[in-house]
Amino acid sequence: MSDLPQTMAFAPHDHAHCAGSGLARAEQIAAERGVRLTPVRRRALEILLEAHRAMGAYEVLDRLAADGFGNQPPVAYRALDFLVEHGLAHRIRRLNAFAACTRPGEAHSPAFFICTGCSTVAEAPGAAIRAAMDEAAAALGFAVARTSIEAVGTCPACRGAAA
Amino acid sequence: MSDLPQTMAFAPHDHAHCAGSGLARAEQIAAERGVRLTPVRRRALEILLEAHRAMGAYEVLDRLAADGFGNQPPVAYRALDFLVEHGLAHRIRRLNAFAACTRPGEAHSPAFFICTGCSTVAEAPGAAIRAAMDEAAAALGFAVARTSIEAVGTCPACRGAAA
DNA sequence: CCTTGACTTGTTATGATGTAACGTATCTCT
DNA sequence: AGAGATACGTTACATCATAACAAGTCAAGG
Repeated sequence: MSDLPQTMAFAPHDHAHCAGSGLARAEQIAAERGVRLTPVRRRALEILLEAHRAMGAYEVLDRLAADGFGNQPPVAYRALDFLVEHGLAHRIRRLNAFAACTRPGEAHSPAFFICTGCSTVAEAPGAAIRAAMDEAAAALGFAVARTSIEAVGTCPACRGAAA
Repeated sequence: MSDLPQTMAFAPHDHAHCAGSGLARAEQIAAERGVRLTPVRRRALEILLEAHRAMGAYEVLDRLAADGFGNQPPVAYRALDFLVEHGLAHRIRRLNAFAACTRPGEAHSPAFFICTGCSTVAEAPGAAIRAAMDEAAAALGFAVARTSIEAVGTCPACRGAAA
């Protein structure tokens, strides 16, 4: 299987801000929805935010276990599924991995760009892409619930390096 | 894991035509590219075309084995990877499944619409969606090589049934 | 022809990813 | 405090995928 990504963006940015505001947003969203951001769930989100890259479920599990939570797969999958369901994290299917959402709360159909050179993943707003999908769906009479929009290719840095 | 799809389109169509022309196109494409459509590869494509739905690799493997080919996973994965590489089949990541391409040879970034009600999958042209993705990628300086564009939702028939 | 090198196939073995099911604990509401 | 819903931890297993190696096949040049 391919290597997991190094970061969640191609450009430098205020990483500490991501993690801090991400957790705060999560608390807020959980409260709004009347769901519980329990310790495992909260810690799973922290792990994703701190790593700031896509992580496999078993990798998250290892860290949860190290923090005293259960060490069996369902522990990680349940926490991650919760995060995905509430828009706090995304599942990146080409990588069999999960990543904290960079825009929690905002309704969005994110697009992921995965570099085959350095394994970096970027999450980009996919509103325009989603609109195009909805149009194609409408032609079929299909009602879209959720989307997986992913691309593999070469990031700016790796394009430069290859030249 | 979810059930595998029942068909590859929401609407009735000339199924025999799909299978027949699919194989013919495959021969042609293999010749053009100077690659070999060997017996296993050809049979794997036939299996996908005949089934006319997305199939797991192990399901394809079972049928290959029944026809006297090897019965170990790499046999199926190699044949399927070949088909995907040459645009004769697609991999549908949300389903961990493969399906014969409905438009072999035409350059396209197909979009897949997966019904959660009846497990049917439709392949639709994704040119407009791909264009939107390329635009988003350009903003990041990212060069797109391949895309995975998939949506889950409800097909026309299941929408009607639910009402 | 017949060798040589690239490609293809089959096999063994193992790794990686994901779930079902069940019992216990915890929370919330009344 | 009791009842029902939710969440957690565990065992066990199902499913999906690949690495590595040996043996067979093919096409092209000597």
